[in-house]
Amino acid sequence: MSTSRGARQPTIKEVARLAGVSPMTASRTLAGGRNVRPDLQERVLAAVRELGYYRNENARSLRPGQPSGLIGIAITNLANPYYGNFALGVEEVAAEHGRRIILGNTGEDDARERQLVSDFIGRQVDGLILVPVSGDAAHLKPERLGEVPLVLASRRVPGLDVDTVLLDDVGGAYRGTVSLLDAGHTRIGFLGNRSSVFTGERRFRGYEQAMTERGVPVDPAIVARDQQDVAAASLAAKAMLDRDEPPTAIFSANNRNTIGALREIGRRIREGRSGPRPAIVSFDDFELSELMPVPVTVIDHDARLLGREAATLLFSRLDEDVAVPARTVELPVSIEYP
Amino acid sequence: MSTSRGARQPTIKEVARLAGVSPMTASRTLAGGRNVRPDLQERVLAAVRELGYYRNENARSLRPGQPSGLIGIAITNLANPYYGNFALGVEEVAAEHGRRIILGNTGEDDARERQLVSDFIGRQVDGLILVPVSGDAAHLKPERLGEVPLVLASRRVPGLDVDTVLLDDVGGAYRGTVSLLDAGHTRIGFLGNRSSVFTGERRFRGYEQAMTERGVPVDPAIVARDQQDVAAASLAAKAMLDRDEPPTAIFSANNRNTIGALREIGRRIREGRSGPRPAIVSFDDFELSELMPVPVTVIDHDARLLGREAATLLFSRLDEDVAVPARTVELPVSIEYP
DNA sequence: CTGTTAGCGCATTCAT
DNA sequence: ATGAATGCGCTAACAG
Repeated sequence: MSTSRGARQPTIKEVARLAGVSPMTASRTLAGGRNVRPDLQERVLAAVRELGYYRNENARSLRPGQPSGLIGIAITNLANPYYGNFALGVEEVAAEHGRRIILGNTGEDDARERQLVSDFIGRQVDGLILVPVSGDAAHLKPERLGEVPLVLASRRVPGLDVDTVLLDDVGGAYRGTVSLLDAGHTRIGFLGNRSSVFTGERRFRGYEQAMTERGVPVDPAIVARDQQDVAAASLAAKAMLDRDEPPTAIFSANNRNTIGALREIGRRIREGRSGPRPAIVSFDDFELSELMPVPVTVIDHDARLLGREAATLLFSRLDEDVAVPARTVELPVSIEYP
Repeated sequence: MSTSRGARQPTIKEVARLAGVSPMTASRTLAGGRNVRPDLQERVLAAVRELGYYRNENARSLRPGQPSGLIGIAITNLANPYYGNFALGVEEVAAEHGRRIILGNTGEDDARERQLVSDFIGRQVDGLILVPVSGDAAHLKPERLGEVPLVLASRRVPGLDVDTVLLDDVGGAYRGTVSLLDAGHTRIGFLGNRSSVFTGERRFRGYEQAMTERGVPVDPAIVARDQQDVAAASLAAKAMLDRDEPPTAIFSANNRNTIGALREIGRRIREGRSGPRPAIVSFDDFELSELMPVPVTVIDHDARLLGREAATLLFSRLDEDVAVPARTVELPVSIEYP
């Protein structure tokens, strides 16, 4: 019986010894076998199999200039399928480039983001992809990051001039709101993130712009901008719909708010309440939107693509020219009518 | 102007030099400051801030016995919100234990799983959490993994006796199917994964058991067991519903199949087709199931909890007793009627 | 309380 | 084509 935790990982020395060669020959073999006699390679590879050897990537990356092969990615909420897909997009492109991702969840917490970034750098990540919590930028400044390139996704950080992938938040929100106005709605509620969140601000701006342009006043009584999760969004929708002059349509600035609003609307329908059944425009797609009991217009965009784009930006800086100035890619959104 | 990529990361030596102490004093300070004069600590910390120093975690973990602080996690499909939540659960518990997760997506591909596991081990992960692709177990055998503890989630691998977190697949599927039978259905279709997928097999078994017990024959014509994604599930549902004797209810063995089936059903309703509107029982919850145009019974379970449980199992082996035999935790599911 | 020495696993450099 | 020496950044173990 072996020990409970199995044996220590074998090292390249042990492989070499078993193969009867020097560690260098083993190392060279593992590096591709340039300048190593085929028969020795055979013996090394046999020893590798025999011992179950894995090259220690950490030791490998210790030597300066050697990349760690890790991309650090910090997102704000993994429970949101949107960010799951985002991470998947990054992971796909990273895998294509032979990199692994190391993932952390900030939960919209500034301190946690700082901690994650430190840790990532301490692990010698080759690059960093961040959906920033916003707040201040001190810990993301290039001088703090050393050589590690950073790409921001979804949101920009004030005062930070780095590669960024954004959505056309303003345009999408504008067009979505216009579609409601075109349908004759004038009492249009707003559900979204607090304005300190970059997308929350931008999407509200698009909404506001459309309303103002058409001469429809924005009524603060049916604007709720502080919901981060489904439960809070439900409550906000409820409050709005319980008013004397409830909205006939609701613009929801993100997935979580949309689900919350629909949950509340569904509850009212099931309870047989007569009240209004507001039309919805949702920034962010969600599954089965076509089956909802009220018409849902979706401002659709592909989280996975956003992730792929962010990763592409990162690898272009990593593998190609490094001196180009910071770029911003703004991905289009598409409006899907019910 | 500095170079385009910023400066190399400072090392502990440079910190020590700037603080006018030896590297060991700097190291000790960073390790908590035991046995270091407060004024020297001050100077070290000042130097750290000044230089923007981050401890190189890879170098640190090079020394034997030092944990890397990384937990490797490989899941089959990050795009499935279920696994996003699973990863989140693992991430939460890992963070509580001061660990980071390093995440890979296998896409149900055996080779990719092997590759990921090798890479994780090469990065000296402290532990491994896997939703296995099944197939063979050679690369997961303890002797291949060395000291690295492994926890399986959702699925078991034949011939591999390790800590495992499962759902009550059979019981849940059984109870869900019974609820349909109790409602008077006798023609109940099945949508699920191919039987080589562990959960696919188990959930089918629960379905079959309930049917058999009630003397209702399982008709292969309305059993489709090969869909991995929403599009395939839609097609399978379509084929089933287009038959001469379509099912009056459908048991769907997972989230992806449920969405696909509902998408097809919704399409038929919107097209004003008269055909049957089958009731659904869905293994796996999904958002807004209460708003569907057909009654949906959900066999609910918490992916995040599954992740937390897997991580808890792992850390108990990592931080506590190591010699206990392999454990299996089977989490209960709850049935939520429409 | 502080510093010196040594070595973790690997690969670059320089011999042979 | 092969091997020996060396050092990456860090911290136990030992000395002072």
